Amino acid sequence: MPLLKLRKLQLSLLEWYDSEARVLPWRLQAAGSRDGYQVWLSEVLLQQTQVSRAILYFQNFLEAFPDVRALAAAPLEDVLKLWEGAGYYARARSLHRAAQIMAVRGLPSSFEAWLELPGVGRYTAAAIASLSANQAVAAVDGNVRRVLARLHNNPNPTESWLLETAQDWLFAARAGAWNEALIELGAVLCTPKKPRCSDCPLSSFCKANLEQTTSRVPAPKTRAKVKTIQALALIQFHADLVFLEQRPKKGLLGGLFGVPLMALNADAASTLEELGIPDAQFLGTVSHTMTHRQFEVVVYAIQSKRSDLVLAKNVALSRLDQKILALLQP
DNA sequence: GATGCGTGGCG
DNA sequence: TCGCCAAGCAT
Repeated sequence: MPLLKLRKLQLSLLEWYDSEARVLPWRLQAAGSRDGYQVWLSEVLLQQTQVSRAILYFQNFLEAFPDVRALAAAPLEDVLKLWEGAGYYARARSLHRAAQIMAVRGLPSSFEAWLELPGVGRYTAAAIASLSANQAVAAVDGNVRRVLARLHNNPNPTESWLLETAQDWLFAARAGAWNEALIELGAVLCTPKKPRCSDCPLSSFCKANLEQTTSRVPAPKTRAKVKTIQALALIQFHADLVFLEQRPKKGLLGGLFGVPLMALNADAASTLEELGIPDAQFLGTVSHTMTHRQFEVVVYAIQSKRSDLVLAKNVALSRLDQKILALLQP
């Protein structure tokens, strides 16, 4: 694109952003000079998470942990408890580890340095460096990908094409504002379905709009099929205490505590027979859907006098475990 | 480069 | 209803 035309496009977008951008809790300071801790926290929360939900968690975290030292000093269990229900729980563990690194070394002051922290990838590092220090590095997320793909009418943008294009187009003097403006445009107007091109400040520059291909650009990604998982949950309880085991660090709900689950290959009765607890009480069934998993869980309960029972409400639990435990007290 | 990882909103 | 989607990262 000719330089003069690119300048026009940039100013059109920045003007729109300056007047129309939403006010969000992490946007109270000017883009480019924001508090690094708050930018980092918000960006991690926003990874694959909707803005409306990130807002709640952001406010709770900021209240509980006003700065990185407070977050670093907290027990991991407290961080996970505050993260409860937000999903992708590895983010919470990375957040805590990164906070401990920063409590010692201080906050990173460049894209490259942010990139070293756990849970901070290329997008997040670029977003933080540009929004907190105005570093001239392009942040490419799903919104920017969609906006750039449509502007160029490129249905299948590769990662390298996106990075080059985004960096070429970056308005360096206001890097933070520019990145946030592209993201905002993708989130508010240039949406996956039914983009509002008539309100878009870039519509006259946009090839997909001019050629009426926005519904096909970018091409939808193929997704893995949803897998159904049949499982048996066994609640071992005494009064209002239950036994919770820690799930393997790697897999589903890794590292979280939860009700013991076992794959259900045969029928529940014979499985309980094998476990030596044929008298366990049937409580009901739980259905729970994740992006690629459909859980069907039959829930049984049995009295237990083991000494390691805990109060479930004090532990960070997944939604699946919350549903399972809800059957205990109807 | 492909997978796996949660949850809730939306049409 | 149900499939798609949301400010990605780690492996």
